[in-house]
Amino acid sequence: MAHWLFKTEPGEFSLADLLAAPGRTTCWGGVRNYQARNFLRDRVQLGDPVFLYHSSCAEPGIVGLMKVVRAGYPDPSCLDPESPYYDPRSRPGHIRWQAVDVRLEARVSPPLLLSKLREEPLLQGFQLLRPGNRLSIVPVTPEEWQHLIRLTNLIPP
DNA sequence: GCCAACGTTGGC
DNA sequence: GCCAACGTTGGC
Repeated sequence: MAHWLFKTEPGEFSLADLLAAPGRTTCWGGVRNYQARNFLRDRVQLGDPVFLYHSSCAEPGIVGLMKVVRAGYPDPSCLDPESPYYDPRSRPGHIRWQAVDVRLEARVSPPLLLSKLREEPLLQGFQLLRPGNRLSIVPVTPEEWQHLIRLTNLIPP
């Protein structure tokens, strides 16, 4: 089992949107970066736990705990001309990008803010905190995960 | 709005 | 294959 952190801009898709989704489950698609795509295709497995992270907002931080309920599959938004994630280079049977399905398991309340994460000596190597980190699918080591879990207050969705 | 740190594109 | 120009991310 691997552990992950998925970033989203709350203006695009937020914890509130996931809470409102049927079964609190959503397709996690629209990832258009090859390294992140390879994680979704090769490394993210059914049952993996995932932190939900709000980025590019007033208070960036971890706001939820999710679980992978469907492993990698071709991202349907690639073929949808109406979607902002439409990929003109994809064709049926030749879809370039991957999606997974995730379900919200718990909220993190209060959110575990980025400013708090930066104060943690044990999270020195955490990829999320690296300057210039732009990956939206971030791997979390077991040690980092254990520490992060201790810093969260989880409440039912 | 600024800027650092990338990733991508495209000419050669 | 190289690399300059450009675009994007994301914190501040």
